[in-house]
Amino acid sequence: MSDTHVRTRIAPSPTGTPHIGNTRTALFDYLLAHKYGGEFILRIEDTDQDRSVPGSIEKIYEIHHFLGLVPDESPQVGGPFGPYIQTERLDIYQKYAQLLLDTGAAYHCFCTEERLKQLHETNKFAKYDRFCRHLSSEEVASKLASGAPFVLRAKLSETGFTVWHDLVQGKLSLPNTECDDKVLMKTNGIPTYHLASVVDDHLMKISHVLRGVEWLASTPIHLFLYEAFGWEPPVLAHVPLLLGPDKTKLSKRHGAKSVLEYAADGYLPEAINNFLFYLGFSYKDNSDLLTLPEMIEIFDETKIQRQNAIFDIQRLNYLNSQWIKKLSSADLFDRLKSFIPTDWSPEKVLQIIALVKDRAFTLKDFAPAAEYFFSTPTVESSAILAQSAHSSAETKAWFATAIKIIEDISDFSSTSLHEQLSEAQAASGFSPKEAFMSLRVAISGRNVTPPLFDCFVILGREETVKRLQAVLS
RNA sequence: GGCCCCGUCGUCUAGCGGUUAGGACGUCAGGUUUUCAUCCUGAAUAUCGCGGGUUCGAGUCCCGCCGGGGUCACCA
Repeated sequence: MSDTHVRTRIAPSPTGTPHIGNTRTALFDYLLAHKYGGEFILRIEDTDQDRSVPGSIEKIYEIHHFLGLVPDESPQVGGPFGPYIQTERLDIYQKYAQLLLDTGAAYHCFCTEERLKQLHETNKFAKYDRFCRHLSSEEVASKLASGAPFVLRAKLSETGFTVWHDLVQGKLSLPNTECDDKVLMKTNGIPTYHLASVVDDHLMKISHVLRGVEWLASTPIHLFLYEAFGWEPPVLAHVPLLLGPDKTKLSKRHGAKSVLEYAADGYLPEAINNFLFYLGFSYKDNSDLLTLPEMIEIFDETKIQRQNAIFDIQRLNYLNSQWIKKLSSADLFDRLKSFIPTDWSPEKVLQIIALVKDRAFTLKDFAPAAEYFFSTPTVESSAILAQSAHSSAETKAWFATAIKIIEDISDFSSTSLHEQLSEAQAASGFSPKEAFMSLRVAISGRNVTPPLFDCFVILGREETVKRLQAVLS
């Protein structure tokens, strides 16, 4: 295995925006390829035109771009084994389907939809009864000549076991009797997943097929095809699923979001990658902040957990808050652009970022925490008075003292303000909490803000005084 | 239902026959702080799903059971 050139692929179908569970598989595929210096390929499996949702492909590109899981080959950037969209490869599948027919690995099936439906009416778990498998060549020829619609089915072995070594699941063995003679080529001449993916994986020289465990049960069909073609099958790795908080498979119905939605909710790509990495994988205490290159270094495909992992938003929140703290204010400013009003001055925003980043969990937390710097809050005098047991007159006197200091102070800095206002507060008869909370409410209209004097500085001397004067006038 | 996979704190996990079963997130308490958050310290939370074996000794090996998940389309 060490001497094979590693090529992995993520092969989404454009039936909507992939949810975050699918993206975790993509991350693992990306890491596996890069760990061995190979290529990571993105292939679009759009063989089911009925379920195709316009715009899905663009969303898939967006996800990869956002997370930095950039494919080395894809419909977008091309590559030596294209096209990378299956509906553009239809003639290729035709050719290989014919090969299967020629070697007797596949057969024509003329069963109607109604007959198949009937089969399932008696038993909803019924397999295809292989009715057409035993048609004589004359019967097939005459049906074909009559123009009857048909599909191509795999002529699977009716005995024995399919055995293989799975990189994450270990040694696996499935009885062949459990497998169906699956449809390979549909009536409309378009292949199903089974045929298309096997042909493409081989033609695109995919060395490792790392995909979700939901594919485990159909692996015997894929292995059957490799053998029928006389091809060396790729290394297989089936990774566990992501479960919702209710321990059932993550799905749209359970509110499973796509990475794009998390991005819109203010989560950083670094945090999402990190979070996904730790779900089903272990490194130290699973809380180190890791970059993609670091993850590539650490990743070990043989150490992926076999259990399904439950999606826990609190861990994502933690990782996100840590990444936000780690980022420079300038970097954060760039990422904040779509989360704050465009008319806010960059200089001021930068100053505010430095104060707010330690208390933010997502990028969405910035705007609400900063808006009172840009618009004058409406503050009732009763709200000020509620901060202390002092009378209106006493509070006014304290404000007058504070305003005077702010107006006169030569060094309008947080430390100087702190020094002088604390001194005045001590002589005022107000407790620190009473004194400063009332000022806080006066300038911001709220009782939770970053450190008060830092807020004064950002507001500026003039605006601070203006707001303090306004409330008790 | 058949087949297959999985089963350590609420969550992600460490553990690879002998440990007081460890860490992180979360939770709670205390400290820091004029507020909130950050940060620091501490605490609680797992009879290792259950029951049998094997062994001097089992979370670690074997069997059964139970529980959870996946799959059984002309969907991927």
